Amino acid sequence: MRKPSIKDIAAAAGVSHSTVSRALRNSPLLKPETIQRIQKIAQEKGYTASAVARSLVTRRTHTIGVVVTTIADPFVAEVVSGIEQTANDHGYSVFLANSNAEPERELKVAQSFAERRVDGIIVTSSRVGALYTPMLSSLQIPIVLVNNQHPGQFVHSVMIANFEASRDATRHLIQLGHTRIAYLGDRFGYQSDTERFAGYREALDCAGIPFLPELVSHGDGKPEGGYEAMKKLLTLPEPPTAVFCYNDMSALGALKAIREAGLRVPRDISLVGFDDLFVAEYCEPPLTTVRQPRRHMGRLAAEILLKLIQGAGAEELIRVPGELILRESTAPPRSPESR
Amino acid sequence: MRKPSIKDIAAAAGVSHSTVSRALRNSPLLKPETIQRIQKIAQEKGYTASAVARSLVTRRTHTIGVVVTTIADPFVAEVVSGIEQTANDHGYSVFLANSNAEPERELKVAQSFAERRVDGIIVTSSRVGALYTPMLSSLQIPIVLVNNQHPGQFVHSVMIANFEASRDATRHLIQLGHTRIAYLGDRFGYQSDTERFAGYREALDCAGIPFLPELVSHGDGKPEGGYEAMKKLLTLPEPPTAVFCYNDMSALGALKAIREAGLRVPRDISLVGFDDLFVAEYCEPPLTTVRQPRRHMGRLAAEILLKLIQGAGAEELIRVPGELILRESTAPPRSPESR
DNA sequence: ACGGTTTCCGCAAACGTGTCCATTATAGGT
DNA sequence: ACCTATAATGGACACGTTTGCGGAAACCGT
Repeated sequence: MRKPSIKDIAAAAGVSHSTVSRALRNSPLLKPETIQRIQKIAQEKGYTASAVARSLVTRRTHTIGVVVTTIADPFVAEVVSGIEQTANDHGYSVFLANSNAEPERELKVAQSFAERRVDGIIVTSSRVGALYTPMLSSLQIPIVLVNNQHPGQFVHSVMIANFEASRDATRHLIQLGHTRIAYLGDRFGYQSDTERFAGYREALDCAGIPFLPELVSHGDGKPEGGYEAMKKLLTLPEPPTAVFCYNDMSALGALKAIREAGLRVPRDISLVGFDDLFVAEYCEPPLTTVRQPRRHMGRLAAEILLKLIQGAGAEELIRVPGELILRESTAPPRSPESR
Repeated sequence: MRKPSIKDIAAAAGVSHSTVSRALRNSPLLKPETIQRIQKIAQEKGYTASAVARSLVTRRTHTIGVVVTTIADPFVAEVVSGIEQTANDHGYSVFLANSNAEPERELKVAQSFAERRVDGIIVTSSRVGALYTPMLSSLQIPIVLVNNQHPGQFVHSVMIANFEASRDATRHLIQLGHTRIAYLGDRFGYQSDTERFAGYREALDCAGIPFLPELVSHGDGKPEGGYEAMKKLLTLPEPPTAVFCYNDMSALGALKAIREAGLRVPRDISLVGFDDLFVAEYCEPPLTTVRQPRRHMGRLAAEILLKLIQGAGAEELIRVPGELILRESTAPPRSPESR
């Protein structure tokens, strides 16, 4: 049989459905004893309000749409975890949608979110395509981006402070005595890569170390790409003594390449990653890396979005500082005097 | 200004709103040219149907609720990815909710799903508490469990074939020549642990290897616990020459403990994990492990749920076979003749 | 030309809730 | 006792859609 509606319990209580509606929302217009009585009946009948009917009249669904390239990315998953947590704390539910970076699917997602009348949208670290962005912004719905990969198309976003973090990471290598420091980047030209590369350059410049283009190699942000890129660096007549990687995934691949070349980390080559994924702590050797406060970033994004939904203003861009986590993949170069 | 409704475009087209409704659903009751005309107008006005209004009358929300302990678990994330994919392919959206295994939050989630009138629910590998299950089942909504940790409370579930998989994994160690094989389990008494342990026992029995209780140690399913459990095994007067771990996370901790003891994998001790998480491939040495087709399991769960929603019957329990992935953490024991 | 189909479309009710406005009961003041 | 201010409740409409039913127009066969 049907779930009981407000009318059913109105009949049972011998009042009008408006009264029931008010009672359930603890309206001060009602006599406290009436409220008590009605709520008790509702309880007994196992009444649960219909969010869909409510949304229809209030024009608020109390849902937010979260679109990610794939939730099976540890970075993304934790961000989403943070988002979901604060959303839930504020009575919002989240729709999760994977785009898989497929234009066709992205369209479907946008369409779906529009139809479901989500109150806001969060896009995390996705390679939002040109096709995608106008689609989303035409929805007239607040949008917040996390680690946006393309610069400046949306107003609100939270990002890691790439520049400062990678500058510090590179500086760490310099302080250890390294001068031949390579940058193992990402070839897709993301904003994060650009910024991290800039931080690397900055640290070099500050230390008066000349930048050598041959010490830059590009992977695909995944172990496979990092592996290939590292192999390239190893073929140099004078390979680097330290490598700063765009992310941990790349570093993992690099690690493999180094091992296969019969060299050891950090004895022969120091390695620094970025992200502080779970693996960083448990690979061999444990990886020195830049931690991104992923969950916190998710929370921030959700908070901003909720503010926007309330109609309040919010920060346009929040830069979250990264944290350099020192582990065992970095050490002074083997023989600094040999150069 | 407001989003255009069916009435707005009815006015623009000079027809009734019912006609518009039918036109948008390509009803055969309408003249094709009328349909064309109306759809064109709808297009121009940027009309998108309101799923919430539709749900109110059709009594179907085309949403499913997915509850997980935490999405920041690589296993869970991939299952969810599979769920989301097939759900989306069938026009369903997914609500994602983390329970964090907190009873309070679990209640909120169940409440939320009930209010939102989800058409079905999937619970993945969560430690569904006693508090939780009646709450969910009282919703009178189809439920499917993935890797259910408690036996037999719900009707429909998809699980990995723990018994067969761990029997095969253990058999692999036996075939390499090991006889002192330890089981590094999970102390929380989950069904998966019980089943995997049973598979381990079975392989031993079949090979005529006596079961030694001192070769069983329990972790917490995470690296920390695996680390401790392995240390305990290493203190034995005669440590095992091979260890079958409840999961990859535990194996990672065990690996660390073995390294710290100055031993090497697989030279001194062979190690087998379970799950085939991403790290298994990229740790040192790469881990021999049992692969769970996580995404596929998610897809299966979604398919079953959709069938149930359609009112069709569905398999009560699907057992998905695991696959033993041979990498470099297993080898023959160092000196089989020394025993 | 006429009754009977068929085709096409509008009317109205329904889904479950929120809320403005009107109405009635209660209390408060003289 | 009467008028008024206040408290408590009900009536009615709205939100945006789907859908059964009935009516009008067009078509068909004789």
